[in-house]
Amino acid sequence: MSEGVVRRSRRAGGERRAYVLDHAIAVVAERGLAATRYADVAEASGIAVSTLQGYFGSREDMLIEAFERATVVVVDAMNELASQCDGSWQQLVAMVDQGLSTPAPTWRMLMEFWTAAVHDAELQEHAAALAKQYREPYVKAVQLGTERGAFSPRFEVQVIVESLVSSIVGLLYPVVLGHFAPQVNAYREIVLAQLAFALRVSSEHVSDSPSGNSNVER
Amino acid sequence: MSEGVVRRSRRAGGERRAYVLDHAIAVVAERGLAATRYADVAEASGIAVSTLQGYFGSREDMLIEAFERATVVVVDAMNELASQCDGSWQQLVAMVDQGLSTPAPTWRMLMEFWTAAVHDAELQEHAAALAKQYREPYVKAVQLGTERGAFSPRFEVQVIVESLVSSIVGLLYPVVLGHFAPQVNAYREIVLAQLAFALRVSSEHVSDSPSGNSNVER
Amino acid sequence: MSEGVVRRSRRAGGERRAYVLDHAIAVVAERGLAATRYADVAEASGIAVSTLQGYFGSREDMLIEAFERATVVVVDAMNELASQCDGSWQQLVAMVDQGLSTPAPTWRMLMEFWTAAVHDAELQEHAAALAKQYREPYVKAVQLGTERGAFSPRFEVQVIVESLVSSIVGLLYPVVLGHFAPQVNAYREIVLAQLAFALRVSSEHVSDSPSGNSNVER
Amino acid sequence: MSEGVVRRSRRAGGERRAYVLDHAIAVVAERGLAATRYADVAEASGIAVSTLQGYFGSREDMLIEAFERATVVVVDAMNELASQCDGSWQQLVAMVDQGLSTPAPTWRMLMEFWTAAVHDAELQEHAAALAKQYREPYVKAVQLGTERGAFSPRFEVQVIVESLVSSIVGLLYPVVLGHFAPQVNAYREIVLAQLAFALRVSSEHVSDSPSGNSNVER
DNA sequence: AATGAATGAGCGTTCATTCAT
DNA sequence: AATGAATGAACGCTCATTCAT
Repeated sequence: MSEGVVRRSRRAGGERRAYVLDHAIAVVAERGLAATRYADVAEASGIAVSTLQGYFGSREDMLIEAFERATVVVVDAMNELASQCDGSWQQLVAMVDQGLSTPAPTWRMLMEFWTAAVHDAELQEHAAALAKQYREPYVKAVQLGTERGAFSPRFEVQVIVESLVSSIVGLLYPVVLGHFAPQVNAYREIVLAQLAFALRVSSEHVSDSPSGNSNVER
Repeated sequence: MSEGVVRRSRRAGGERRAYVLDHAIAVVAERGLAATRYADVAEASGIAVSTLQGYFGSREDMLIEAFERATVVVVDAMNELASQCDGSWQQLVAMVDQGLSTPAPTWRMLMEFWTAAVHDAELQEHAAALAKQYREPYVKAVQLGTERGAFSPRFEVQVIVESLVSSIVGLLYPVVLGHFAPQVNAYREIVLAQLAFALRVSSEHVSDSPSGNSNVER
Repeated sequence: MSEGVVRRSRRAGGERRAYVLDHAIAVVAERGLAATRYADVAEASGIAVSTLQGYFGSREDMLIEAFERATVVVVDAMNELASQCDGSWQQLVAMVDQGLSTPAPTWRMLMEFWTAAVHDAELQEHAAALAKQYREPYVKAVQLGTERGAFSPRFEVQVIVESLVSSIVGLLYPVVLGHFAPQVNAYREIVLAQLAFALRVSSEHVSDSPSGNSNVER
Repeated sequence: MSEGVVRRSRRAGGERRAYVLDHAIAVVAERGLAATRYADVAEASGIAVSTLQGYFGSREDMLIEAFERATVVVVDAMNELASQCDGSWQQLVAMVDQGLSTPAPTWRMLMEFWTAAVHDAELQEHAAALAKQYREPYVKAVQLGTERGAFSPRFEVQVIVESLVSSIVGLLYPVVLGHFAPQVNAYREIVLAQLAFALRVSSEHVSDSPSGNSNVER
């Protein structure tokens, strides 16, 4: 009753809202963010354009919400691993493995939004928030492991984590553009070696990773 | 998919053509590829919209040509380093340094085109060609160094180079989105350590890099 | 052109109907007729859009009914004065005073509907009916006064009344547009002088109006 | 060269511009201002919608310019009469005659814009400017006549002029709504009588108007 | 060769209306 | 009876492109 004229409830739609967003995510991954029109999402979801308008208020808001939904998955998965945080080398390895196995559609979605964020202040804030959330579990794991004596970092924690994340995200373009995709296993070894070097992992804490001790054996 | 029937001479414009392209590159870096209109390039270059169309035929062709011009610069710089190829660790360090010091506008340009390439077959070909050209000097340097006994690679050359390039390109989003930009020096150490590990650099060949021998001294 | 097939009961809503109409009138005066949407009336009245449609059937019918309600007020007030009709100069003065003191919101309402009526046959009928009803008390007063010997009209009654009403309505735009609003008193004198001239008011019937005799004294 | 992107030359179109505006004026008089779409003016003038956009920048600007063009005619005609200003009663009579013979399409145009102006600040400014320009010749004529001894005004000049203009504009709705249109001659007499009263016209200056001296003879 | 003028295709958005509850 | 949800029609506007000079 007496809602402002232009103001639509940001939560209209209920279940259909989530349904629509999943389709929006797929469309963005397929066509690119800039090329994603209401008509595309409407066609993909079978819901009228004006209904989408009613749900989200504007195209941009719809896309931002699709972005949020898409990234929540990534962050949640990371937090799940972090919840069992014990600061061990194995945990970090698991986190890296998860990052390296990010599916191509997720990479495409992230790529679209990061690229758009460069020219859009609101998206940039979202991107910054995502970056922080994504890195937090890494930071915690490194800090805990350091306190427990498993790691003797050569650099600031932030730098180590950033370099690790960059190495993971560095896979984005090879993956989405179809270059060199299959050799992820070898890439994994190198990334872990880089991490082990930066953390100066104590040898007694390294067990499962062939590359993990490879930098010690030398 | 190019080469439309009515395609104008691809060389119309002469000197002004290059002049326009440089402005087009700047506009794309500033506004994003999708948001770059004829009117923007016309305003930036001071040349009428219909003249631009006379030069390039269509907006898409103009942007593709701008992309070509922009990437040529990157590849040329890399080839210059490669021309004095001696397969030494120092050379690789110089190449990495050059990659890590890629200016933000260049990153933005590359980001725009890689992102667009995901949804455009023609751009994808260009991207693949660029990837190959960019990696070639690295491959040569590693191969030559290996032949000369400076390196004893733990992995296939291609994997090593790819991981190196990924680590460099992984800086793209932190740089263009303004996260964590300043600590490039520490990042450099880590990247070089990773490379030294992968190449198993002989200690007698390492001289100028503090990080270069840091992975040996252990 | 009204009375569509599916027309809902024109009396749905009961008391709330009148309540809504008053809000509709206010909204039209505020925003203009063309800019008045269901959503505006819904917001102003606190009643859902679809309920309004249940009451009135369509936006146009709602606005027409609001117009009817708004004009009834004007006509009723005029009839009240006319009910004590004694054909005296004083009565005409009172009617003129009432016309000149029409509040701005009423002028705005009338203006909106008259303007709309120019392009809408149904509204035009309403406007014609209103015009007739509004002028009737004037006509009666003039006729009665003439019969009783108070006036010796120089022109047809209809012409005199029309000129009088035009002089009153001529204030509409100065009032609603905010030009020259305050000097209504002087304007009143001039209008009354014009009327006295047209009616050739007998001097013995003129008493209370300073302007009434001012045209005699000369 | 290098015009701002959204900025179009407000003077594009040349002759066609005036041609379009005349059609726009006709459409507004026919359909009403709020109901006048680009498509209507395009159809009436035979010029594409996007061309109109190019000329005027926006629908609102097109309508405002049409308004200006329509009112210039009225003001110019008034100024022409005023240019031979001699402060005589005959001149004022001529000005009133011109006002009373305003053609219905002009009244419709004015009505549309005045009504719209009530809810639009920019139009309101235009309306205020028009009001001032339109009244100026009347003011000058009255002042000159007063100085020359032809008039001995009973009220402030501004009040007299306003009441005169109001009486003229009071004809608007009867004319555009088709009420009582034909009896303009009788109406003219009454208006002139009102004016003669307000100005206390010296009898020796009155010649052509039967109503002019009729208010003296009583 | 270079440009201004004209235009059509396409998109986001508004809003009255229909439908189901 | 009252309402929220869904939707199609319509409009203003942007922009790449075509045409004539």
